[in-house]
Amino acid sequence: MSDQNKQKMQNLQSPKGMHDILPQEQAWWDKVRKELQYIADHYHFSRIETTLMERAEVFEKTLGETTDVVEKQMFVYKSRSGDRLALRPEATASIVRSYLQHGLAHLGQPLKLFYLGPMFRKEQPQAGRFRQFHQMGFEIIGGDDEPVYDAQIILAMVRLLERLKVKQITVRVNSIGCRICRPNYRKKLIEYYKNPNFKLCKDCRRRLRENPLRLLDCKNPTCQEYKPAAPISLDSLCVYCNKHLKDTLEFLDELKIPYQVDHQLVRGLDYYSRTVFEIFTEATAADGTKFDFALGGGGRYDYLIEMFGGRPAGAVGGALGVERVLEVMKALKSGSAPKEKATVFFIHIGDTAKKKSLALIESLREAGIPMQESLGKDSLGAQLRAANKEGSRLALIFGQKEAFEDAIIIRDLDNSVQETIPLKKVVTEVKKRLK
RNA sequence: GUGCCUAUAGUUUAAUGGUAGAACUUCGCUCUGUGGCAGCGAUAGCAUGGGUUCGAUUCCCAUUAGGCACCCCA
Repeated sequence: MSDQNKQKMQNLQSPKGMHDILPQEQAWWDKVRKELQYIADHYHFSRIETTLMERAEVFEKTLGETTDVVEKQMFVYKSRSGDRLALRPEATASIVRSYLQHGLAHLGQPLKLFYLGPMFRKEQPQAGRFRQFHQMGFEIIGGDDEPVYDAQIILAMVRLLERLKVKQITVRVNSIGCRICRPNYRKKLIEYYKNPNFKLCKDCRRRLRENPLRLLDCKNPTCQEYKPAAPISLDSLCVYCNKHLKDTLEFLDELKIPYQVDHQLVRGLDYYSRTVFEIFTEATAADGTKFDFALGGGGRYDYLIEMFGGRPAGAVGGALGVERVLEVMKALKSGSAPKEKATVFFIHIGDTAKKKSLALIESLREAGIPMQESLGKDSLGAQLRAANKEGSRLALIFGQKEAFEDAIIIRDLDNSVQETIPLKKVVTEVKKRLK
């Protein structure tokens, strides 16, 4: 490779933290897409696909101006006319924007939606974390703030993971209260942590000002010492929020979904209220790997629609990180990549047969049979080798003699048994054998 | 954004201050009338830029990318 070409290749590398999904990977993704569609069909969620970019304000106003996601993780692009467009860091804000823009409330309330698509966050890549990654999620928008919807979202996500053979799923649930009781809790936390005897780390001193709920997340050993005695959200909840959480949990009990109430679970985005949850797996891979990232999370966002200027309405949703789920699936060697489709490999021998081959293959395809061929190779051995490599189940062998007799050889590649059949019967015979 | 580690064919890797050897893969041949095996052969590599040196893939620096952790999050 010339030096010039080397430089070209360097420029051609995919951006940091962004990865191609190569052909070898697609079987896994197909599996995920298939099971997502299955859940959507059976739980009656409709697919929505929103734009990859939004006006930056869509996220800034809803996720919270001081959240990390907005403050430093968004890819923002300034157009010449001065518009600021952001690659979406998550889907919920976009979906609510679309819901209001198109008046989707008319489709019925509440509206159950699902999606799968790429999201973008400018962070340092790490285990299970990328700059371009995929989320798949469910939203129930509009209607009342019924706890049964919270349970339905969690149910759909758990069932999806189960169908993907992710084992030992557990859900951590908490309520962060509503706009009435959350400020109380904030105040209590601040009072508690303002204790002059506490030696808080630098980050926590910042959190105290900007996002007190996050104080509970700190992993610094000194800060952790203060955590057990910290006020818990449950004690600050108003009567309504308390009942909401209790009702939600009761639905989970009835569904026998394993959960833990974690009163110190908080979430990073401003639009959440009441229910918040995260989904983990406690499974251990064959090599002993533990998965200590959340596979997904979500919560209720009853104020988000108002933030956009819509009429107040309840809403709840959740999302799973596709790459994280895939990592677990692969590590557990579970739900192995779906088998390749049974394929029929066409083999020609000799020029006369070859001339007729392409049209013959085409007629088979038209009859609904997925065909593979290697017409560029003339050696019979090479073609059989190719068929073997592709894992084809049947070979159709078409040579000089067969072309002359309007016949074709059908060969079972698993047991090497073959027979010659009239060309007319090839479609029915192939279909019969593929069953 | 911060810290630590890493970078040799498509992949996994070996060796070396005098420009690299293998395995797997790919392709071809043995093998236009029967594949999986085998044999033979071919293609393909020192991330980029700079420095030290007679000479750098090797030593040093920077950049880029990857890994891990923090931050945060799916």
